[in-house]
Amino acid sequence: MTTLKDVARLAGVSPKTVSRVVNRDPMVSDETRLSVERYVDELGYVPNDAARRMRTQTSRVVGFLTDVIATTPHSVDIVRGVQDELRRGGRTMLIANSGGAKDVEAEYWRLFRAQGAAGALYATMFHRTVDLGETAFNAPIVLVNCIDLKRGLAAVLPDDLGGGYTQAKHLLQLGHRRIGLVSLNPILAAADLRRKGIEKAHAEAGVSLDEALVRPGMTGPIGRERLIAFEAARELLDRKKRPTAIICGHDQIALQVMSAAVDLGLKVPGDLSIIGFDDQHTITEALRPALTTVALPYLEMGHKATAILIDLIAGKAAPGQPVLMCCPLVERDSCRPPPRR
Amino acid sequence: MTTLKDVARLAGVSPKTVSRVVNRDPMVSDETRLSVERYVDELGYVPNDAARRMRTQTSRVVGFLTDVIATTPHSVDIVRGVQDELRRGGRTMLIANSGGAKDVEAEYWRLFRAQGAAGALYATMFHRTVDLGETAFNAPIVLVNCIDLKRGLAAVLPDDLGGGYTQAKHLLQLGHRRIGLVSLNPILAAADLRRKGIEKAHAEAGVSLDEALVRPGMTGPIGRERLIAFEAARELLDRKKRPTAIICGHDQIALQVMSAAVDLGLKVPGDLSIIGFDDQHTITEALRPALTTVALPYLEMGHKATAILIDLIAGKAAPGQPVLMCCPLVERDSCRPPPRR
DNA sequence: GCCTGCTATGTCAACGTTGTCATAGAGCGG
DNA sequence: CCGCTCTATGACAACGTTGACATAGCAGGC
Repeated sequence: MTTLKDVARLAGVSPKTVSRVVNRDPMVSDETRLSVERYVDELGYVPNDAARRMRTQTSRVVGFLTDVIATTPHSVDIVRGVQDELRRGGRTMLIANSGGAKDVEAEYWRLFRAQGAAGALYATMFHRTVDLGETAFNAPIVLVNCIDLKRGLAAVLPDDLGGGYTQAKHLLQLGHRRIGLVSLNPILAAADLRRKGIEKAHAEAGVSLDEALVRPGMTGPIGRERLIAFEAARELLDRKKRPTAIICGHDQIALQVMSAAVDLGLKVPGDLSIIGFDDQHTITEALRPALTTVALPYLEMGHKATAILIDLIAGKAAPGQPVLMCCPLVERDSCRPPPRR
Repeated sequence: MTTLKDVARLAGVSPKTVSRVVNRDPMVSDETRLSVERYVDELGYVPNDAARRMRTQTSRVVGFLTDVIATTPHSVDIVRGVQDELRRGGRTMLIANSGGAKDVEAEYWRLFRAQGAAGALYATMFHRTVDLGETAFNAPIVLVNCIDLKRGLAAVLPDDLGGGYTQAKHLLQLGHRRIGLVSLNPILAAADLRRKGIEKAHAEAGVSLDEALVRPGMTGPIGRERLIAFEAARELLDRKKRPTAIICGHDQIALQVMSAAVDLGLKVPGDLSIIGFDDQHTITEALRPALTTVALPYLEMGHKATAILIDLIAGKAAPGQPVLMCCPLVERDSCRPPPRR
């Protein structure tokens, strides 16, 4: 491996001077700088970060721990957002995924610490509360998509209440008055929040949400949930007074609802409007009609969380209130005013 | 930060002895070991990996560089596979994603080197050929989902030819004789290979693939491709002698083909069988009827590639021929024997 | 010509760990 | 009881880098 010394020997200067050049210390004459830079290139010298870290007691690496990356694939956008932001500061990310197991998590916290990570992000694949407990990790932590009630850690969350509000408001503005809801798994924190948002929009429009038109679209414990949106939608659409629009807990549920509608000979959006949640492009853009939905701002959440983490590391801020990120409406082709009778 | 010295002082032994305990050197008396272990726990001592790395000139970190994680979200399974395998060896992964830009890539190769990565994986999100050129990286590299024609690097690839064969064979065995194909973007290496597999299966069954029933389901340069499978499927299904089954380039295409079929009043699988590729669960399991497909073995590819990388790092093997991973049939509900006339 | 202040460079030690070698004591055969 | 082997432990240096401090040379003001 090429070291500072090798470069120094060739350039006929001390290692410290090479160090100065590499670290852009202005206190170097142009002549020396140019000579050193030439040899750095020639030898392909790359500073040894382990040595740097030992000497300076700082690190440009950040840990990223998740529970289950795989379950909602488009949540990789969180990862992308984090990366974008880290790259600006010349940082990198150690990534680990625990599968949700506490002991694996503990192992990774140790590992992050051993690697001297300057901070860490902890992301869950569903919006939920977590209890990190006491971790072996000693640097700042920012939560993404989850919230810790005990330790008061910094957190970045989607504004699910606002998202539900947006879904309902869009349909109400189009003129729908009998709106069904095939919701998320009730055990998810998001399910409740969105419901509140949907009710708020109804209240504002002076319409009441009919409890008979509400069904869960999935059930079961996390990791082993089952989609039952197809059956739920059938029930809603088989009613005498069927809804003219259905709000869905996410895009997969919307997919099933659309299948159920088509199966019953209904046209979307002619006979039935459907609005999803998440904006999973593989579904929303491929589906015909393309799915109107509300986007989970995962990319932005990744950005934001990382920006906060960097501030915490720099000591420029203290953990504050959880940050809510807006979930914007994405209009495509699956919603339209209700059919006239 | 707690160091070896702190533990040593408390336990009344030399730092070296603590090091022996931590590294499970058998040459320590039980008495000493127990005492030291107690203090390790008490102080929450975690060895400093940077120091270790400097002293031993080895590293337990591996780099993972990708082009665009986000485009095909379920390819995160590669990441999961890599992680599973790394964890057994107590290793971690530095992850980076270049967006396909050569200069960003070069930057990350440097960074991996600075971090002393013992090896690296380079994964692309579509099966294709790449030209890494000369990288600043000096340790073993294994390619995942791509192949380098110049440097002869180790590579792990999906067996696309076999996958195409499997798709066609399944339909042929069900009795279909007029099979349509709405294929992948023709610029992808996989498109060609699968086509060959499909033709092979036809030849074996003594059936000829009707060129008039073949359409691309997407076009455009990578990153800005457009899905045109809906229109392609319409054309095929509008023909006098329409196909009784359609092979799709991937599950999103299958989704559009299914929409097109339903739009024309055809029942799936009663009137038309559809088979996908990839096994993107968000689509295949949510769709009604659930989609029969051929799976891209991303998880297994991640495992395999990492196993190879670890062998290369250990010097136990040299880069050999690219490894092809089998793409298995996943039977669900979208295929059935053709309707009798 | 001496002191001051500035720039450019060098010397040295230390970060935390572990490989190498030294050493102290125990056990044992002759 | 001497010399040998074996076990358990310690002393020391080194890995590559950089912070603290030293120094050499030069310009400028008195």
